[in-house]
Amino acid sequence: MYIKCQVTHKVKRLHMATIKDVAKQANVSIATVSRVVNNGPKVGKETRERVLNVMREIGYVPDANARALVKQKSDTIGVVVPDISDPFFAALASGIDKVARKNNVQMLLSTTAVDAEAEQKAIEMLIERRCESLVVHSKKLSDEALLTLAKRVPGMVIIDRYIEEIAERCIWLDNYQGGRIAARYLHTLGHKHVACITSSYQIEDPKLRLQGFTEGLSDVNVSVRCVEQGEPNQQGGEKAAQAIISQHPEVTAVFAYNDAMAIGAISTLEDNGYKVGQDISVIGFDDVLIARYSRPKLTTLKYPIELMAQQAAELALNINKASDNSPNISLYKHLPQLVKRESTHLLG
Amino acid sequence: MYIKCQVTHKVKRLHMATIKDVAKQANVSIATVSRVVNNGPKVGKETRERVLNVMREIGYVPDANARALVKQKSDTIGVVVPDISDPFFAALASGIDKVARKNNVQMLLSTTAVDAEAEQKAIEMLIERRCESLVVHSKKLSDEALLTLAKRVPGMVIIDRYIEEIAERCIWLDNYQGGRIAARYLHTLGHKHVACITSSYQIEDPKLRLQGFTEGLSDVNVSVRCVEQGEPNQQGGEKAAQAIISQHPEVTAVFAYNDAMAIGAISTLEDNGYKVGQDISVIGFDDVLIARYSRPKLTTLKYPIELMAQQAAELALNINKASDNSPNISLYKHLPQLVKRESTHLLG
DNA sequence: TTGAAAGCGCTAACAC
DNA sequence: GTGTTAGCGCTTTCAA
Repeated sequence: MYIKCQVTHKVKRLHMATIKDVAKQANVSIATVSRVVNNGPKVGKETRERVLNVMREIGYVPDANARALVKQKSDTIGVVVPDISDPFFAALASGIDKVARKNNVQMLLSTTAVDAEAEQKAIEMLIERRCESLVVHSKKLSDEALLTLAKRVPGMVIIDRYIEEIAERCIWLDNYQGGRIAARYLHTLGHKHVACITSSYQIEDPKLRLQGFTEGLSDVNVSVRCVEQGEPNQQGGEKAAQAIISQHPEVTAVFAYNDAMAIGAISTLEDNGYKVGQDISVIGFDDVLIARYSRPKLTTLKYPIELMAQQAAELALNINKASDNSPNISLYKHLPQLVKRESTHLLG
Repeated sequence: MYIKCQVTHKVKRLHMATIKDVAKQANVSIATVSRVVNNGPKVGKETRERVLNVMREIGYVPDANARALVKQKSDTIGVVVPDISDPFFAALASGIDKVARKNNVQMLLSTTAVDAEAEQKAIEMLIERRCESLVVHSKKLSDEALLTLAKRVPGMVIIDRYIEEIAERCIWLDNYQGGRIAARYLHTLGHKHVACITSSYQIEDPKLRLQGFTEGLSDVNVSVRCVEQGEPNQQGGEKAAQAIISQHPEVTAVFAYNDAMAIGAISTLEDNGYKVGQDISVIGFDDVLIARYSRPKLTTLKYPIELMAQQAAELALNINKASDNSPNISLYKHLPQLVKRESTHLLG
C-alpha cells in the first residue's frame, strides 16, 4: 500500500495539478476551491485570496473535460467544412469564430474531403466531443443522412444548403436567383452572345446557378452559346476560356461558376489579346478576396458567407438556450448581391 | 427515493445514451461494452455482435470528454493564430489539420486579436482543454511568458518565431535572409534606386526584413532611398506607393513587406501610369494565393508556411510520444525562396 | 471471456 | 461560509 501511494504520487508529479492539490495546499475542501474557480457566491474574502494564491503557485488549470463531463456541456461549437485553406471556407470559419468568441465558446474544426463518408465521420467526431452546437457545410451527404443526424443533435444547423424538413435550421443562398441576376445584368449591358463556365463537381450549386442563368436569359430571348465545364479553380477557368474563344469567338460575355474560374478565364483571355472589360465581359461568383485584387477588378455576385456563418452560429448556439419557437425563416435564405467592378462593360 | 429515480430517468431520456444503457440492453457489464467500443481483445464473438447491435439501435456515441478524463489525454491539437480569415493563417491551419487528420487527432482552433492578453488566454484555454500538443503563433507575448508556458506544456511548439532557450521547439523563418535575398535580386537586376514598404506593426518580422534588405544593399554600395510604413494590407501598400512616387520619382524598384502591400502598391503605380514589370519593379513577401492571381503576377519571397505548419504539428505530436532526443534543429529554420514572376524586370 | 469496483477531476446538492 | 458526498461516463486493474 505504501508503495502504491508513492508510485501514485510520483506519477502525479508529472501530471497537472488538480483541484485536490489546491484544496490540500490551501487547507480547504475541494468544494471551496471549486467555488472560487467558478466565482461562486459564498466564499470568505480571505479564503478566496488564499486559494487564489495557491492556484497561482502550483499552476493550477481546471480540466475542461472533467467539467464538461459533469455539466453535460462542453461550451464548444463544432464546424464541418471541406477545406479550411479555401478562402471561402476560411471566411465561413471566421464568421463562426467571431460569434463563438463573443459567447465564450471554443470552435472545434473538422475538415472533410468532399466525400460522404468523411463528412459523416467528421460530424460523428464532433458529437463524440459533445459539441452542443454544430454548423455543418455538407455537399455529399444525402438529405436523409443529414436529417437523421439533425434529429440526434438539436443544435445542428446546416449552412449553404436547404432541406425542407429542417428549414428552420438551414442558412442558405439562393443560387438559382444568383444565376438570374447575372443573366439580367448581362442583358442590361446588351450582351447577346454569352457563355457559361460551370463546375464539374456533381453538387447542386452549379446546376442551380446555370439553370437560373439560362432561364433568366431565355426570358429575354437570348440563349446561352456554350457551357464549359471544369474544376472550380483558376486552371479550370483557364481551360474553359480556351475552349470558348476557340469554338465561340462571337461570345462577348462569360458567367463563371466562381471567382477563381473567372480569374482563370480572364488570364487566358488577356493572354490572347482580349481586353476584359472592353472586348469581353466576365462575371464571377462569391466575391472572395481575389476578386478585389485582380486586374481588372472582378464584377461578381457576393456570397455573404461570413454573415451567413455568423447567423448560423448564432442560431446553433441559441437553439440550445431559449428556443425562440417563432423564427423568421425567411431571413435564412440569402440572395447574392451584384458587385459591379471593372470586368464587365456595356456592349457597343 | 422512487420519485428521484423517476426524475432521473426522465432527464436521461433527453440525453445521449451512455455505456450503461448499452450494457443493460445487451445484458453485459459496462466493462464488456467498453472493450467492444475500443476493439478490446478478449470479447466473445457472439457477445461483440450483440453489443454492436444494441449500440446501433439506441444510437450510442461514446463521450470523448469522459474518455479524455480517465485516459488523461484528449487526442487534440490546439492551434493559436490571430485570424483564421487571413489566407496566410488559413494555410497554417490547413497544414496542421492535414497532419492532425493523419494522426486521428482533432484540431482545436483559438484565435486571438494581435494582443498579448488574448494570446495568453487563448493558450490557457487550450491547456484547460488538455490539448497535449499545441502549435502557437504568437507575436505579442514576451519571450518569458512563452517560456513559462512552454515549460508547463511539453507538447507546445512555437511557429514563426525563434526563442533560443527552446530552439528545439521553434519552427521559424529567417526574415533577415529574406530581406537579403530581395536585395541581392534587385541588385542583380541592376536597380540602384530602391524603396522599401514596411509594416507599421511593432513586431520583429518587418524590422528583420528591412534590416536584411538594407544591409544586403549596402554590401553592394546602394542605399535604400526611402522607407514607407503602413498597415500590412492592400490599402497600406497603396498609400505607401503614393508617398514613394510623389517624393522619390527616381525609384525603380520596391520591396514590400508582404504580398497584400505589394499588390496595393502595384495598383497605385498602375493607376499613375507606371507599367509594373517594365518601368518599375515590385517584389512582395509570403507568396499567398493573390500573388499568383494578380496582374502582373507578383514576384515574391515564398514563406513556406503550410510546410512549416506541418512540421510544427508533427513535432508537437511527437514530443509526447517517443521523444527523439536528437532532433536536427537546423531543419527548423526555413529560408524564404525567391519566386520570379512578372512584377520585376531587368533595368535598362 | 466476463464482471465488479476503483477512480479520472470536477460540480452541485445538502448538511452543518 | 465551508465541508461531505454522490455522481458525470468512461477505462482499467483484478478476480472469477
